[in-house]
Amino acid sequence: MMMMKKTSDGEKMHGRSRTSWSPEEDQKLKAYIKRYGIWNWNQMPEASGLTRSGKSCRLRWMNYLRPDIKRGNFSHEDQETILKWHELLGNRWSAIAAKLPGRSDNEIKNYWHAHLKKRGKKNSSSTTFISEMVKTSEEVEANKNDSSGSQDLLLSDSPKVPNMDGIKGIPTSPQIYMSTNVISSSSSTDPPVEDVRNQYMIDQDEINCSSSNPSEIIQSIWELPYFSFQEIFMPETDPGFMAPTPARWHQEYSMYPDVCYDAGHEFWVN
DNA sequence: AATGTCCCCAACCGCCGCAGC
DNA sequence: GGCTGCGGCGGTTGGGGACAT
Repeated sequence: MMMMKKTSDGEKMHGRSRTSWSPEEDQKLKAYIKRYGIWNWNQMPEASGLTRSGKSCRLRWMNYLRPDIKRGNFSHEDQETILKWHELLGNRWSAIAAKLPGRSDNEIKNYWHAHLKKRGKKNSSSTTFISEMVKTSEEVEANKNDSSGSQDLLLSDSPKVPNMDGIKGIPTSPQIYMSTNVISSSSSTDPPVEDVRNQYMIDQDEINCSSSNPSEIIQSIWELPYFSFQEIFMPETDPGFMAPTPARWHQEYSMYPDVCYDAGHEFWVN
């Protein structure tokens, strides 16, 4: 078993190992994303002066640094939600995380293994929940022509609401479109947009389970809460980062006609 | 006080799907 | 259709705090 790590002079390492993120690294990453947004995880470490891999930066941001992340204990409701959705979805932690805004898949996965695993096995209350979910899914499914299974319906990666003119699956409601203008994201897979997508998909799931009226569904989507990154994309004093090149930004953001790159301020403006 | 053990959780790893070329 | 690069996901590892001996 692991012993307490000590330095050569016998002092404890104050919780910092070689691979742990230091406050300085966190600050660098946060400051960089705050200034330039998320444009390419692989190139971000070099541009921001970090010696981490892009994946590591992404993980750190997604699990720890992003402003909407919720820290601290899981509430009883959170625990029940995890238990129930785990019964239904299995180890699809990202899907379960989508049901708990502010919680990362990694955190939920850890919490499950640490606290809920045993409980989950003997949790009987979820049986009713699952029955209800499956039943509702089947009812919705019965209103559709295609024959995909209820699991597919619940976990679909593509929106099933008609007339969605969004960017790669994101509906262009005024709210969400505005947020994507602010978000400096290069593709549908970059976290900020993905967050919006996830938020959309979460509620899409819920909508699938709670309503079969298309107009109600669409109305609900437009009223979805969305996560705004505005606060972290405000310009700040230049910390000496390497900015993404305008050419690259032009290439990656030409899909957003209302957005342009302000070379003078190195920031996106409408 | 020193040593051993348990266990949480941050971080890593490898695989996969997707998009662009 | 194949290749490449990228991001996302789930499984696993190991650092280190808390507690026991």
